[in-house]
Amino acid sequence: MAAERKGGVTISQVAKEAGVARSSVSRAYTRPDMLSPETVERIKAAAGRLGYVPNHTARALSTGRYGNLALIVPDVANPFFPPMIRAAQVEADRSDFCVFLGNSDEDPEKEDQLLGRFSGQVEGIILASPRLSDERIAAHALLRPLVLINRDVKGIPKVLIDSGTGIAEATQHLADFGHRNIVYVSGPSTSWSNKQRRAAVRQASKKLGLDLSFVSASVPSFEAGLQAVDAILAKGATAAIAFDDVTAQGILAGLGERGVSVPGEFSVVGCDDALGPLTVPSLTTVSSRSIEAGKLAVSLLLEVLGSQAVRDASYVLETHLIVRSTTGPAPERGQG
Amino acid sequence: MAAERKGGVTISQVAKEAGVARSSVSRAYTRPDMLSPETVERIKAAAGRLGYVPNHTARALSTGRYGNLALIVPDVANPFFPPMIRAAQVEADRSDFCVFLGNSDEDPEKEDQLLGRFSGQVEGIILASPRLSDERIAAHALLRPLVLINRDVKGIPKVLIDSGTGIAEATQHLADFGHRNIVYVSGPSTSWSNKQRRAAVRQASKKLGLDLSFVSASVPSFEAGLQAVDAILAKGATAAIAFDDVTAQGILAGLGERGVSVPGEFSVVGCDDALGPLTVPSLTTVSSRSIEAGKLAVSLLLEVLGSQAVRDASYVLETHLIVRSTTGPAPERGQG
DNA sequence: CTATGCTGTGCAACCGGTTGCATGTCAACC
DNA sequence: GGTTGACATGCAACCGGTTGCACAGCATAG
Repeated sequence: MAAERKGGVTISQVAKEAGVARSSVSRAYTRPDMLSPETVERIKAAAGRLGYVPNHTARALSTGRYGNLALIVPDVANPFFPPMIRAAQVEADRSDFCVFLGNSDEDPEKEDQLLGRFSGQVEGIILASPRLSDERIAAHALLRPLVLINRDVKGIPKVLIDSGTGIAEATQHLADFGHRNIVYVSGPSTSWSNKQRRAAVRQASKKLGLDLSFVSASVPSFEAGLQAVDAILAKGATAAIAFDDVTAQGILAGLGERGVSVPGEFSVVGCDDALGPLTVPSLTTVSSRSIEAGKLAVSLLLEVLGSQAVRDASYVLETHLIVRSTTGPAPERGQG
Repeated sequence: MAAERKGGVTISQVAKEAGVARSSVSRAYTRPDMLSPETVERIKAAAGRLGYVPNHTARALSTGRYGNLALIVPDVANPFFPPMIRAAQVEADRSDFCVFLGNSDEDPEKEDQLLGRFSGQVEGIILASPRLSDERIAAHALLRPLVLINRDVKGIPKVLIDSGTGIAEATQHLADFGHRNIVYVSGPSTSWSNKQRRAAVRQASKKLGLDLSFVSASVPSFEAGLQAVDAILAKGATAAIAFDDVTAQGILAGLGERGVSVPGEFSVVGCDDALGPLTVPSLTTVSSRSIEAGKLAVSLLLEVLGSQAVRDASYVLETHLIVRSTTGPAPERGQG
């Protein structure tokens, strides 16, 4: 039991112990079919005696196969991401990959930094809802296999959650309830999802003849939603569709503070189904499919790594409205 | 702009471009003081021109300093952890460390596996709320610097969130409201936090002369809380303290289904303040300080790495009751 | 004018594996 | 019985950096 050596046992030590060359020790692990069974046996025995464990890092250096991948998200604590992270994690695990997690704090520069720091030790990177410019993303994609989630850059494999379908359903839902004047509370201007949702609500409103205004909550957070309430009410709307559930919760809290009842006097729709039915009243929202997105992104990345051919693959996940308890008939009041 | 090279730019290419030796390029980054300012300048310029980024893995191999650490949690998607993960992430970032994230799925064996997989490429590991046995933890701690969060194993540095103080306050709070019969809905049996909370509620109940019973929700989840409701009501209690906020939300939902009003007929206290004031009615809970714990664990780990001396350091973070809207006076009814 | 001491840079070994190629051995084949 | 080829193993270069040591150039001291 010589495992007490500080720095770990190396193949050289095992080679000496077993009376073979270093290369044979290496092969005993990577290509045992190349060696005679007895030699393999002898080497493994020696390795066991010394407590040898192959060095992941050294192996990575010479093979270029790191067995690692990185996942970069804007905000780990935003409830939209944890289920996605978890799914990615689990999927990577199934192929013996380790996952680096990066948190960009919604900051493009930090995202760029993280990309650089990771790129030396991973085989591929998944960028979720990046805030970075298309050019920078394309530049990084040249260096390493890259898969995007919720961002559409030409030539780069991606998984898109199409919240447009769900948002359209939500708009229809509000129209059915008799709402004529609604507000979209938008998220980060650099967010692909935000652009998509904004476009979807605009298009649906136009088609349905609704009166639509915009209020901006540049960072999606509870506070931002809270602070948007005055602006929302000033528009004279009777319903709001929020960029995401966290913002929606902030709006609900703000409405509560001002004594506006939901859904009696005002209806609210979130997006991403990040909180599930946890809240009371439970939030009407658009499904997110973030779990599938995380899982899919990893398997897509691994596929790209397997076949050199970097196919420009796109997966699109459609979403739907989940009706819960924060939407109801428009209040009776004169409306022009 | 020669960055189109596939495999990344190496120190040799930069050396040639700048007309110096490889070692000088290396030193330009690691010990610029050893070189003349002009040489450093020239090298950095060449590096910039080529788009050179130092290879983390190669560096790690020759220095033994990996610049990575691993954080293993039982469930990324449990809202208690994301803020902690984020804080750890940010703190590690400040020292140029990359973070591996592991998700054990509440499974001790998976935890063991992850520990093994990471250990070859990180300098240290943080284990949050581990489900692993003391022996295995101690064994891993011999191989790599290890810091624990919410687990107390002798001789290993740790950060403990003492929810006992907050739980005691919660019990007192319920007693003040006239509750005489309460339930503690417990979490995973292998969880240190659960043991601690259980002990705290028991001790406080005894001191206050309350009637206490236990209901078990072995995995902390919304569903587990939901399913615990019948058992809770069967005990004839008028208030429950749940292992965590997610479980508490499940209990609230279950009570709602059964037409039991909160806090009118029943009071509920959560633990961890994982949801903040987001919910309606907002949950009375115990503060968690998970952000500080994450940050502290990383700085503690880095400190251990810095000084070889593996001090048996313990940080204890006290918690307090946060009174919101799910607790109120005990309902008027005969009680013995 | 030589001895002494810096300073700035290059050489080459090393970290711990992997892998293409060469070599040696032995059995099968013509 | 000599040639052929398959098989098992070793040699040495390589992955991309780091670092101890040698050495050249120059200024200062004696």
